[in-house]
Amino acid sequence: MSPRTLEQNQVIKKDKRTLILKTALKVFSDYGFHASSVSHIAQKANISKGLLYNYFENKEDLLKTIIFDFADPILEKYPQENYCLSNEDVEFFIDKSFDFVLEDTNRSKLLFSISSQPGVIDVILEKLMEKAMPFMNLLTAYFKSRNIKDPESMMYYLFSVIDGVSMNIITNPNFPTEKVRTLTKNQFIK
Amino acid sequence: MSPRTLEQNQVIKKDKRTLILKTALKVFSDYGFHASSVSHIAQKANISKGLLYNYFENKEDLLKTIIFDFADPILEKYPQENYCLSNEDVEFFIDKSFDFVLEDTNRSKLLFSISSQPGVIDVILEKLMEKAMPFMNLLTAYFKSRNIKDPESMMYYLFSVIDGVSMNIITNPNFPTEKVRTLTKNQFIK
Amino acid sequence: MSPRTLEQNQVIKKDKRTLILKTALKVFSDYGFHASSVSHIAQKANISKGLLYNYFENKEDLLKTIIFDFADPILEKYPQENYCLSNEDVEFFIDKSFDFVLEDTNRSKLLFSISSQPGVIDVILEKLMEKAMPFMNLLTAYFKSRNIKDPESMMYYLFSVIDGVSMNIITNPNFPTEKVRTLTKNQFIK
Amino acid sequence: MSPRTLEQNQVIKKDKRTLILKTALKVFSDYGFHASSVSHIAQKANISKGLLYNYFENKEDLLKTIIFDFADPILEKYPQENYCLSNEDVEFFIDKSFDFVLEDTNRSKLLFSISSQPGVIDVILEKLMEKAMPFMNLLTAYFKSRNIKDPESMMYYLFSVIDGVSMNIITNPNFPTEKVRTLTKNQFIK
DNA sequence: AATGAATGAGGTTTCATTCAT
DNA sequence: CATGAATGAAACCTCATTCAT
Repeated sequence: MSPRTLEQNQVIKKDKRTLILKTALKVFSDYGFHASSVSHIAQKANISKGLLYNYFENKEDLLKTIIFDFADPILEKYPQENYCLSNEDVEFFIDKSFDFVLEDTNRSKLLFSISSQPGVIDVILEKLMEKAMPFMNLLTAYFKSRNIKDPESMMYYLFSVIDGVSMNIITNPNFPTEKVRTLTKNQFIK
Repeated sequence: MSPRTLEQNQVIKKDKRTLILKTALKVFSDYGFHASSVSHIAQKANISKGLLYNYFENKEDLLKTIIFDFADPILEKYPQENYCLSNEDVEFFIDKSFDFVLEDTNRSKLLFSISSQPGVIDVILEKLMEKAMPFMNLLTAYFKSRNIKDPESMMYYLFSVIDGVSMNIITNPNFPTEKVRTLTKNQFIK
Repeated sequence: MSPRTLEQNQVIKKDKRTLILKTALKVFSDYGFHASSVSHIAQKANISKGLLYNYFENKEDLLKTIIFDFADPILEKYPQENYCLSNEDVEFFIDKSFDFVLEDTNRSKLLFSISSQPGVIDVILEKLMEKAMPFMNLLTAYFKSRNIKDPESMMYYLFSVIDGVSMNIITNPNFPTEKVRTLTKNQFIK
Repeated sequence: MSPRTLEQNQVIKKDKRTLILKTALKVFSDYGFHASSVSHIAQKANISKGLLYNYFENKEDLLKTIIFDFADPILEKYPQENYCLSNEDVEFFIDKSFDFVLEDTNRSKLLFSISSQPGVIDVILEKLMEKAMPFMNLLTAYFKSRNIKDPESMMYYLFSVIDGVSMNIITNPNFPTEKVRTLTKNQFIK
């Protein structure tokens, strides 16, 4: 009956917050942002609607937090330093991209569904772009170093391939992910 | 004083129907299906909500009609006959895919946003899949005839590339579409 | 191609009017007043909605007309003259009441459903009441002449029986109408 | 600062639920099911439309609940056991029927208006019928035991009388209910 | 006399959000 | 920190009614 200590409360807070985020991510990715109701999320998380609003301003705030909180690790996969990429770096990037989708299908789904639903969260995409930009240059340089004729287009092509493959992994349970991973590496590395 | 002739009415009906479909396509692709309200569509089309319901059973019917009415031409791009694809056929397919996105960006956007918004209209995707299936087999056969080691994976890879490229064309106004088109052809043909 | 003569037009008018009334009666009695749409009626009558509004001011007017147009014959079944009813008169009244329901089930249904749906058309019921009143007095006098203890209550009782039987005839297809008709006569006629 | 206790909430919920049911019953019986809007009910109950949907799935659910929640007591009035009805039993049944209408005029009205409004909620009527059926057999047996010539018809006749009387009690404020009650008993008992 | 495209008010229902407790 | 009853704006949809032809 004694009041909780500050630390206890902070622990509770952090746990609840994480619980809500995880639950919301699952629900959003299962039903899409618009079709997911706050009630549904609260119910699945076994908390009250009111509590959810203690942690997040509103439904959109919840979405943004999910994406940014989780987005950081994605962004980390891009090496930002200013040096010439090795074949291993590029292979690592491709692997990371495949693995992210495989390991974090829900977040991937959510990202895809949001990126095609404009208006709502352009900010998010901008930020991702911003982070990706330096790496795009590195990749272009990589292709240039390999004497590819139009290195920038090749870089865009690689990004497209990764996007398309990601989409198909998410969408199609029978997609031959590992074989396509090899094909991708064969095409773009060395 | 006399009622409109049948023809007059048919003309009116066809025009209105087209107007509604075009407007809805625009609105859906701009805001996504769920975020688009019937009121909004009616307003943009300068008609009353009620009239929209004279032409379409409900919002979902409108969406289905947009996709299928307009989808038939897409589906036609897949040659369904049972013969071995030539290089020209494959080139034609790649070109068609690129051109569809370029010429019909709105519908492409809509298709992407729907395919990532689960639950809503799985029927639609199923039907599209069904149509695409025979062509997937033809493509696999094509790669086999060229002695590609794993022709089926290569086919999936090609589809992924087209998906990814389409997405990027839609999303990124600076995407070097034509150069990537060439890259794609170089990679997959002959 | 010559214009219709006045008479031709009047014939058309009368026919159409009757057609509409008959159709509306059927639809109203099948689905209830509120659940019947003007479109539905027009469709069943094979005419346009607009034409219906040439003949009747609005949906309620249509209902009123149906009831009054058709109500007159009902009202006629009550002898209004001021004399002492014979057994035959009462038998005739009972028979008329049964027959009306049997022969004109639709109208009966409509009357019942309306009389339990207040507000709409109290006028109608008032008018029916007004017409029935003198006859109620005659019936009371009849029972009095037969030395029934409480003749007025008996009169009300008879009306209740007729109402209840009518309801059951309408509602229950297995109702033993003819047997109940006999029971009724046995009970109320000397 | 602490949330309401479970009990507090249960009390609130029960009270609100009852309030809504009572209000809806009044409105339905005053205007009929179709003519009663959810808005109207919410307004009369001094709550928001939304709240009503916290308690009931939809308008029809509300109606069903009113009838069944309240209907159970009605159905209980039919002794279901398998024995021969005594005069007292039948008298009890007649009394109960009269009393129900007198004490629960609104629900009676509603039942009548629904039973004459086809299509809407046949389920309800079916269920009521189902419950009444065994008792109908008991009544038939009762009349048979009294050597009535056509006991089944007499049973139907009794039901008709009760229906008709109920209707008149509801409809006509000057109806001599008690006198008719006596007449009914005199006719059917002993 | 006749049509049916068009309107718009109003109905049912959903759901993000608030707030008393 | 936590609850969930309550709100109300806005969504989808229906339908009586009008009106140009």
